[in-house]
Order: sequence, then structure tokens, then C-alpha cells
Amino acid sequence: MTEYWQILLPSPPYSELTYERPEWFPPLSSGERVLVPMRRSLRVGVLTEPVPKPPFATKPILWPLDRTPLLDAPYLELVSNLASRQMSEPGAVLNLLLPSGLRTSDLTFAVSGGGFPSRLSPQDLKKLTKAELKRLMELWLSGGMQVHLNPAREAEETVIRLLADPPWPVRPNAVVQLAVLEHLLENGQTTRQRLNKDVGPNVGPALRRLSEAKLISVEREQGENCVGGMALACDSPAEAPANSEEQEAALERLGASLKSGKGETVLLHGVTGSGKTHVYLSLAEQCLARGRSVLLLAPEVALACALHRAATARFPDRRCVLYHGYQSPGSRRDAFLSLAGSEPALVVGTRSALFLPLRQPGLIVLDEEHDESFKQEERLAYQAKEIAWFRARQSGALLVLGSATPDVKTFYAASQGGLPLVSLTRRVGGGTPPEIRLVDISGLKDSGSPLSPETLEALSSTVTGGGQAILMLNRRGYAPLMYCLDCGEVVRCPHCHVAMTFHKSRERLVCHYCGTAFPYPLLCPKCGGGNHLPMGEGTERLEETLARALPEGTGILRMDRDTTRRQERLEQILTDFSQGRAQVLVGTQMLSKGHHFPNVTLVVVADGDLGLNLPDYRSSERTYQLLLQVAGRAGRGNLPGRVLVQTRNPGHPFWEHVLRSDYATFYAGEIERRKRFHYPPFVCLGLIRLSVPVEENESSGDDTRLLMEASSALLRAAEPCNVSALGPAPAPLAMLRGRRRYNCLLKAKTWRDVRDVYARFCAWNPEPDRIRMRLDLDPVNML
DNA sequence: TGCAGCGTTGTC
DNA sequence: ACAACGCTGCAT
Repeated sequence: MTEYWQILLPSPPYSELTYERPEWFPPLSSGERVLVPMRRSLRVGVLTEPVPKPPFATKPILWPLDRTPLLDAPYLELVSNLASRQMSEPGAVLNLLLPSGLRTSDLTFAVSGGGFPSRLSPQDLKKLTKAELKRLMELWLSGGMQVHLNPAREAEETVIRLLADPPWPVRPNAVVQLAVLEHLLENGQTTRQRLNKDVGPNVGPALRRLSEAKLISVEREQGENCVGGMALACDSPAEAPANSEEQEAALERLGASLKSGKGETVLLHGVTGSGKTHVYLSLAEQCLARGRSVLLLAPEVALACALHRAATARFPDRRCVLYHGYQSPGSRRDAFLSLAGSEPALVVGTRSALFLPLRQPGLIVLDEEHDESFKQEERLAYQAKEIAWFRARQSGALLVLGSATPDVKTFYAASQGGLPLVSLTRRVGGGTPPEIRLVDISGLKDSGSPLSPETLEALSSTVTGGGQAILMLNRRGYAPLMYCLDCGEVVRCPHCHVAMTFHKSRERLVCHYCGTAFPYPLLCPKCGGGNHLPMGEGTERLEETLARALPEGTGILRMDRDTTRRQERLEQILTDFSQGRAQVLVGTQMLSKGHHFPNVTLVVVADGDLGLNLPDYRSSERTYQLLLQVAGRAGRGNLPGRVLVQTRNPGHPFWEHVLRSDYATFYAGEIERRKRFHYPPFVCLGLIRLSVPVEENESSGDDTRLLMEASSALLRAAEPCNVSALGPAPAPLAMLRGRRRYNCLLKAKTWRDVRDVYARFCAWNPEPDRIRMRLDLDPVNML
């Protein structure tokens, strides 16, 4: 009796097709990958389930690719769940989840013995006779046949990294070389494959030149997981420190849940410096001892690396896998394959690590659960918290959401009894929480220093007193505006109409929204004048100002997206600062997150108002979280810390909460406001983003008409399910990448209603290829 | 009357 | 993605 299987194709057309199992095949099981014929080509497919004989002709499966299934049943369930949420096909989801090397049929089989050629291509297999295939299958089963990526394809995976900062010593007309360098600076390390696609197919010679000039590195990267991998001085000690009373109590509570295997979710609310990491690792230890896997997630790569180091130090005999989206295709494939091997494992990573084929997870931790980067918006849209919840439920794992400043939604769920709350209210080692003070800068002149005399004095005395200081300004670049002295215009991005930021050391004006960059100096696009005045302050300029204002010889480091384009630079900056080679660290919000610098006694927030007045219902929550996180960098060692927040509006009621640094009172006020104005968690919020290309003739008359039509179509779509709908209204960021943008806001009782309204509204779209529509569920930014 | 050109459809 | 199918248009 012939057996038939449903097979998911993780490559176009992404459908689920039926194939027959040749009767001489070994037994198959779901989750295994196989090669299947498709028209004249061959594809990789994943077996899902056996089915009865279909009413159409079927083709036979050509060859198995896994000896043990790559994916288990819960994973396949996750895939189909994601697919139905995205309203797309499971195959399309799988395409986004599998490392590229595991879904390509560009393979080579290495065969030893049996009288076969030592290398066979998939097409060669197709040509073999049945008798030959049977003989070959015996070899495959006894391990005499291995699957490899095609060497040509593997060469495409070589990792290309930038080794030097701009300006680079290349001829100005070496267009391809410069394009490669700019691309690397903008997007970080990439592969040969991506460069071919993004820069052009003729990058070969340029890469050789650049590599000879030691400006870039071109390497085959295999197996080595940690990017950079330098040891940091701020490593946690390997031996587990003694637990505080609070930690002990928290561990007891969480440990009980771990043992129960009920799949509980717990919010761990611990003030900064209260030793959450230590709790995670102790739980991980218990979980591993029970023979279950552990997944620790951090919001960004640098924090995941730090957590990975802490885990490696704590469990030197265990294999701790590090995984994140910036790794080479080779290491991602290795991690994926090795985890499918079913031994319980410890994995540390960023959100994408949720999609590793981890077997039998017993503990999933989301550290800094309030962080917005747990939401992925491009390509496959998902919220890591939801996926983690789903996976934990599937396998009865404990899900721990940890934060000093929880998401208001999460805390609301906890306060309603929806999830148990475990609190750590004191810093370990008895350190006191930092004292926070406001500094009124409303009288400060725009043209002068952005720091008040009081702030400068505090910085100087900290430095001369042998301490260290952190200075946060959440705006990168040299100056956010370039003002033309001749015509009074500000240089704007031609595709987004927003002011372009001056980056002095890159000698460029950059649009922070779409990445467009012009070399500077340039002539004013409006009047042709050549005199520009940089206005406003970015981290790059602040660093320069400080160098002049602080005592001679003070070491100043800058940490923002520009100085940390290269992974090893970030590690370098963190190491240098924690080893005291500099006294002041200037940077954007990236320095607020999780890093541990025991000698920092002063934290300065240069512009506390920034972000508070954004047109977004979450702006005060976000600002509160940011300020408390960065304040938490102060006084982590034996010395007490203090925090100065500069503001132009010290009377604003928001500051009350910050000064008391008491989450509970902030939360109480915020939840009240949300309730009154009908915002999450009291409604399901959806944002429909609508955009149309800016036409050459720029007759916006058509669009006015269109918007009115859209508006009534939206109301018609929303009416039947009692959803409140607003818009379309021009988006705060009215233009991006040459498209005019409009927002519609939906407030509903259920997510189902939001999706329904969106689906009906989409049906209205009279010009689907001109008018682009996208649904953003529970938007984190409304721009 | 024929077939180049392109939109539509289906891939087990 | 990609090839095979069928409809429209222009030269024969």
C-alpha cells in the first residue's frame, strides 16, 4: 500500500502538496525534510502528515535530507498558527523561519563506496535507476552519504565585515568600492550574496581591492557562534553569589512553578540592580537539571552577548548556544541543526531565537520585557511575548517576563490577577537607589552649551573625584538641522521631507528615516548657497563640547549607532569604559539598557523632554521606562549614585513619578489615563497605514477625493462590528521614501474585530498597486 | 491566418 | 519563482 504525505514547500509557491513515498524508502516521520520533484526542478519540502490516496496523480519523494526530523510537532503547530494569524501560507512562514541553507535544493551529496561517484547532485539522483537508488539508500542509512551545501552557494555565504571607520582611503571615483563601504556602514556585516543583490553583481573586484587594503574582511565563517567574542571586564563572577532574602523567595516561587510544568507565565518585577540575571540563571540551572531546555531572550544583540557570557561563566560544562539575527548564515544553520538533535540545551539570544527548533523547553525568559524591540514589524510580523507564551503553553514551560519598568499592559494583567507577580524591591549588596534631580534648562540659550552650569559642575567634580559618568542624549549625529544662512531653509530629505542630520566625521547629511545620505559640504538645494549653520545637538557634537568643557585629559567615549556599526567596536567601548580607560560615556538610549558599570556615580540626561511630546499614547510610558533604565546605571557598585535630568519644563506633573522612581505610582496614573481616553489595555488598538507614491505632477486634488472615499469606506467597514475608526489622517511622518502617508486608528473590543475591519477596508482599495495598506496591531509607534 | 507579447494560472 | 496556457494585436 503506497503511503502519501503532505509536504510543505518553504520556497515558492509555498503550497502544501501531496507526494508518494517510494515503497523501498525507510519509514518517514513528520518534520523531516525531503527533496521532491516539482515540474522539472527539485525542491526541499517538510513532511507534515500522512494522508490517504489523493484523487490526482502524485510524484514520488526523491530523497530524504534529515536522518532525524528537523522540526517536531509543536514547531509545526507554531508554523500553522503563525500562518493563520498572518493570513498567509505555512510554507511562506517556514521560508522566513528556516535558515537559507536548510531550504535550498542547491545541494551536493558526498558518497563513499558503492561504486557511485563521490559527488552527486540532486539532479544526478533523479537520473539513477530504481535499483541504483535502492543501493544508494543503504549507503545513506549506514552513514556513507552526507548532504552538503553546494560549494558555489557556500561561497555566497562568506561574511564581509568593515574593518575601518570613514573617511576611507579610496579613490573618490571608485564607485563600487564606496558603495560597498557605505552599505557595510549602514547595515553592518553582510554576506557576499546580499552584496550581490543590494550593490550589484560586479562587486568581486571591488571586494578584492578593499580586502587587500585591509578596509574589509572577507571570511568563510563557520560554526563560531559569538560575533566578536572578546572577554569583558564586567563579566559576572563564575561562582553563584549568595542569594538575597528576596531572591531566595522569588526563586522558591518560580522554582515551584517550574516543577509544576503547568505552563505558567510570571512577571518578575525587580528594580534595576536587584539581581534579576542571577535569578534567571538559577532557574535555568534547575530547569536543565530536570532535563528540559532553556531559552533566555534579551532585547538586543549586545545584551544577549552579555547574558551569554554570564551563562557560560555560570555553566562552564554546558554548551550555551548564542543566537541572533546578525550571525552568519553558516552559524545560524549550525545552531538550528544542532538544536534539532534533541538534547536539552541552553540558548541565549534575541527574539529570532524563539524560532529555533528547541526541544522540550522548560523555561523561557524574556528579559526587559517592556522593550519595544521584542516586536518585529518587517517581514514576518510578530510579538515575541506572544510567541514565547504560545511555546511555553505548548510544552508546559515556565515563562518569566522580567523588567524593572514593566509594560503597562503586562502590569495591568498582573494587577487583574491574570499573571502572578514576583517582586524584587531592593538592590543586591544593599546599594541605595540613585537620587534623581531635575535641572531646569528653560533659560538656556539655544546657541550656547546644551548643558547647564550645574550639570557641567557635577560632571567635572565626578571626573576629578575619580568617578565615572554617563551622559545620555537620545539623538545621534552632530546636529539635527542644517540651516542655510543665505535663504533660511533647512536641508530636507527629498524622499521624506524631514530635516537631515549632519554627521560631521562621516562628512554627510543623513536622513534618519530612510537612510538617504548626501556628501557634505554641499550647496543648498534651494538657493545654491554654500553656508550652512548646524543647529541643535546630537551625541557627536556633545562629545566635542564636553572635550572642551571638562578638565584636560578626561577620557570621553561615545556610544551610538554610528560608533557601534561594527560589533567589535561596541565591545571595545564597553570594555574600555568598564576598565576605566575613560571617565565619561556619551551616547543614545543604547547605553541605558542592562549594562553593568560599578564605578558610575553620575548619570546625566541631557534632554529629558525628548520623546515626551510625541504624538503617541505611549510616549510617557516610554520616556518613563527610558529614564528609569538609564538612572539604574548609576550607583551599582559600593558608591551611591545620582541622576540629573535636564528639562525645559520642570513643572510638568510627569516628573513627580520620575523623581520618586516608584513604578507603582507612575502605573496608577498612567492606567487611569488609559482608561479615561480608551487606550490599551482597555481596547484593542490597530493602526492602518496607508501610503501613496508622490506623483510627478503633484496634483494632490485626486488624493483629497481619494481620502474622502477611503474615510467613508473605513466607516462602512467599521460600523457593523462596533469598532471606533478614525481617519485616514496625514501621518505625523507625512512622507517617507517618496510616499505620502496616512493613518487610520481602530479601537475595538477584540483583535478579531480589528482584523475584520481591516479585511473589509482592504476590499475597498480601488488601486491596490498604488495605494499600499498595512495593518499594525498594537502599534508601538504612531509615526 | 499565425505567432509574438504578456497577463493568468497552477505547480502534487 | 517559474513555466505553461490563453487572449489580444499586428503583419502576413
